[in-house]
Amino acid sequence: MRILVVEDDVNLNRQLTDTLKEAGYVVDQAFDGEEGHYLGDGEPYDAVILDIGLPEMDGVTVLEKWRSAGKAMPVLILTARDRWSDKVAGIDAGADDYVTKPFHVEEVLARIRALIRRAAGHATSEIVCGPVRLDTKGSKATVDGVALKLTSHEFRLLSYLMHHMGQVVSRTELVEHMYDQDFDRDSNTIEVFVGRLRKKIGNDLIETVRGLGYRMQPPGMASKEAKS
Amino acid sequence: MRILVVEDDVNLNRQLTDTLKEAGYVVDQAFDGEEGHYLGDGEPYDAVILDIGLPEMDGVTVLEKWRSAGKAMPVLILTARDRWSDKVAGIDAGADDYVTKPFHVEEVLARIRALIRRAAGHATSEIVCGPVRLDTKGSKATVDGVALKLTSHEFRLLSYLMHHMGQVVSRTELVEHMYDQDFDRDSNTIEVFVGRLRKKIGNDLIETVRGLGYRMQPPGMASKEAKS
DNA sequence: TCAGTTCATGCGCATTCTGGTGGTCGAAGA
DNA sequence: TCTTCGACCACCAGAATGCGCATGAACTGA
Repeated sequence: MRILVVEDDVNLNRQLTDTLKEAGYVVDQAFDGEEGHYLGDGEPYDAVILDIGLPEMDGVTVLEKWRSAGKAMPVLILTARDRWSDKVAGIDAGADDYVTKPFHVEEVLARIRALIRRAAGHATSEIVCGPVRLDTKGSKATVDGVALKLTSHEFRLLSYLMHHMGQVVSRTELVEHMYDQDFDRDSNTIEVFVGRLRKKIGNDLIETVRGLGYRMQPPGMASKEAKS
Repeated sequence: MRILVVEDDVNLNRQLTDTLKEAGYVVDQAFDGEEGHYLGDGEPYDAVILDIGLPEMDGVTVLEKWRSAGKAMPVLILTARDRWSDKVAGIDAGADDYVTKPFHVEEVLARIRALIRRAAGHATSEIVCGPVRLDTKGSKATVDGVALKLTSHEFRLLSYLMHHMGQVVSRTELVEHMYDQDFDRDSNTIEVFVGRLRKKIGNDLIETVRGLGYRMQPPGMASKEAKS
């Protein structure tokens, strides 16, 4: 984990840096707005501690520049206690958190930990199988980057297969997970949907295991048995 | 966006609630820890304002119970100025933010806005989707730069959809976040509002995903039928 | 009254289901 | 090894279902 500290007060900067390093982080330092902006723009940080009152370039400006350039790393801003409007400005500029001076260093540490933990939670929930990508959060799927148009049952089927990649999934298992309770087991709906899915994502991905069910696997990893 | 306020001071609670409602949020109130815990456990909130000093059940305890039950909504805690150890305890219990009493209500509002948009993964106070811009700070929206005239429910709908851009949002989810507690789920109100919104912002932006719900996306990213 | 919201109705059509037909696979016997 | 047979599976196309939308009337609170 790499952290940037932008703070013009040399003592405070060192104090923060030392504490963070002690906690196991890698830390870069900047002592004015311009330097801070340059570093934050070019290097990949997991979090930034940014003082609002800075020489050369104001903290809020730095933050705005980062955000409008698409930088999304979590930023913790430091403000003076009596400048509560600074906080509001900072937050609206895209700060993820703030601490008012004077502060306890442990508190900053706790908040940085929280920020990093939270940022990790935003990792997109995607499952990939060969050319197929499933975005479980957005209920979307793509093949070779092209968005697929799937009906809700088709999507549920694909989703279940991809969540159990490499495993053989029986028809009854699929039925039970795609439908609520009572469903006429003597129908070939599953086969129909498998057929439709194959038509959309390509035939190679869903393998049928005769007598048992279906298995989804990236092509190339297909079971190469009895090829002799 | 639906918010829970847990605060035993009746005046403060009402003050917060009024301000939030004015800003367009749906607000539920609780006046002690037990009631707060019960509501937060059962209803889906987009954010919670939680006082630490509460009768019946301590704020930190409430928060811990929620977190260990898997509730992940952003929580803003209110602490007394001189009790900085409370803050650390609250943060360690899983609070996303804190404000010390006494505070400016605007500050709480700004932080709630920040929490909600951050939970949705947005860095700035403005969310853009194609020609539509949502200004979470001013509770306004524009299409191609022209201000939209939206009723409060229309705005809430648009806001929720834009905060969850790219994701499929179900009808029940929308109902739960646009209304407080009791609402007849068996009606087509949501569909009516979606229809009205589409009329105002254009048909292309809100895609309906049959059987699942609605998804807001910039045009051009719309799903294209895969060639069979 | 009027703007905003909710409810009820009917239509159009995407989606899903069904039954039938023909194809494929694999085991067993010659 | 080749053939045969039964079980299993893929595909098709028509039928049925029920979802989503538009519309307008009823309702409600400023």
